[in-house]
Amino acid sequence: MPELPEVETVRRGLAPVMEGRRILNVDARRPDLRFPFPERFAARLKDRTVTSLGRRAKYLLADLDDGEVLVMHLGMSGSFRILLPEAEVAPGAFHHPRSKAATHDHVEFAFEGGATVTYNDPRRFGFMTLSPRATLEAHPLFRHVGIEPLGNALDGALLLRLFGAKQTSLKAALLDQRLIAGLGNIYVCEALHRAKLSPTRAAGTLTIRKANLLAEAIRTVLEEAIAAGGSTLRDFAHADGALGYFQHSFRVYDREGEPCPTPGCRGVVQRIVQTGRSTFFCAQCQK
DNA sequence: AGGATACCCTGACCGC
DNA sequence: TGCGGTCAGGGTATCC
Repeated sequence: MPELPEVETVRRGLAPVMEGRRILNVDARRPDLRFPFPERFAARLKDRTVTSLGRRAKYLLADLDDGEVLVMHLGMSGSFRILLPEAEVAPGAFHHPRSKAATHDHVEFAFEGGATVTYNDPRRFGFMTLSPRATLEAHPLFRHVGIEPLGNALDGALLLRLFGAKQTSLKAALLDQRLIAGLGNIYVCEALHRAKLSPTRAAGTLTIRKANLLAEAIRTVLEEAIAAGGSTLRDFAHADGALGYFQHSFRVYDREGEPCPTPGCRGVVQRIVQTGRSTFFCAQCQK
């Protein structure tokens, strides 16, 4: 489900409920998600105040007032939903669509003031852990994480440097979180189409001109997706239950057989498999 | 180095 | 209605 724009959308939804609020109780309803919860998980969170809710790559980072960080990854199917205290006074009046899957509600955070934040994850590829903020960058999860694509650092020159003389495909290089962090299968396909670059082209063959176009395409597709509240495939919803709508703006992703949307292009979107994942592109205009 | 594959897990969808 | 196969937004390990 979540690539960078979806995680950022979730962060923006959760921040008003979590920031500055004390955690009254944490209920982890199973011993693990993808990995076991850390030692004394609930006890270490209880009575802590979330000082800020941030994001690094596809990770949510809740900084706590004791110097620890609650690190959360949504995997493929993780989501949060918020229950505000007002909703509780009218039981039955409002049923969040996702509440049907209550069997996959794995963690519940109760906050001072009455708000509840529930983590739901059918496939359990997500995970949560705790790490001291001071050593977060050295944590195995973050040690090799690459640059933020929306930071000021990303431009054509940096792409050329990251890609070097790599013979691996542009698709694989852009999915490599050690180089650029936060892109996933959808937005890589979309950025390559916008930059008119073939996903099969060797990453090390970019000219500075094409690299600049690609950097710009990455930036704009992510910014547009965030502005649209992310993409809703299957069941992605914001923490407040709203749906993202960027999926309507996909130019190639999941559009096999449709005409290429590039003005004047007579090509057809095709699907191939690269490193085990579907790639959608137009061989006519992406070179 | 990097590609292909398997795996973690559940659910949706499709053809029969 | 049921059943089996396939696929899914992520990430890691292992083998060639």
